[in-house]
Amino acid sequence: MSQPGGPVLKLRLATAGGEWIGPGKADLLQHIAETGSIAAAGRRMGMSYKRAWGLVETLNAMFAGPLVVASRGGAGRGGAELTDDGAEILRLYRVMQDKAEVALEEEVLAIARRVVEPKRK
Amino acid sequence: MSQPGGPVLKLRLATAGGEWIGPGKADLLQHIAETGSIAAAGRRMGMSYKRAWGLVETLNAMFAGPLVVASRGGAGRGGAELTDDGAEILRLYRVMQDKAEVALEEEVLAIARRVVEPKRK
DNA sequence: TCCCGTTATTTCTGTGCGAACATAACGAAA
DNA sequence: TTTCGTTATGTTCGCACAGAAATAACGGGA
Repeated sequence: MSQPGGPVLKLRLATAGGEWIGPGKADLLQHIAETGSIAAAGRRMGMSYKRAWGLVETLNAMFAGPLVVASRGGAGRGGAELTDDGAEILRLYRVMQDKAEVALEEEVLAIARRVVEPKRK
Repeated sequence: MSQPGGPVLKLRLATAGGEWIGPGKADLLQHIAETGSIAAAGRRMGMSYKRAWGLVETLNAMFAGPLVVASRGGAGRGGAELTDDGAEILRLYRVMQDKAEVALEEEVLAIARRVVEPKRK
């Protein structure tokens, strides 16, 4: 458990097409996997359905195959889930996060030592 | 030499204060160190002086001490340079980049394999 | 047949951010 | 004193982007 106030390392993988996947889209994928719904995942993250849907559209366009498939209709049914590719991309991103946190710990701490801390009460 | 079109990994270190340092500010620091001028560094990066100056202001506010000191006046003289802290932060960021590239190579390649390539002629 | 929660899409609005422009202080050199 | 390139700061404008709201299609269940 690192101290809550410290700097946070964020990874972004930018493609030649000008798109990218970062913490936001990764979290969205995870919430879709957990809730089975684009709308519910968006609510969890405090974003509008339209924004969540747009991010999913971007993700699906970035990769050779869709990461999320959705189906309409049905009270209780109708929803979205990750494809195998989607689950794998999410998994790889989390692995990258974990590895980076370990490999770069020394430098992150060295920078953190010099960062001014936001006002302490 | 990785293939030119492949995804690029970008690191962003976000502080509790809502600020962050990423590829843009790191490059700006480097150009200031090389040119000795905020204005010249901004021109190199295709941004207005005001924007470059604003980024420098943000950087200086983020850390306990300024990363860039500037002096006015003088045709030929008058300019900016990195402080020891500034040089060290830049150095640490480049080390992070290098380490991340090595440590995450496997996952980056795995994701790259699934990324759709922008249209091929 | 009706209801409901979902996906999907359009339209409108505002607002935040950057670009562009303008201005001023500065200080060394000519 | 003038010139020149820099730092420093304010103002205005335009536009891309986000949010909100409305609408529609869908399909399972009651």
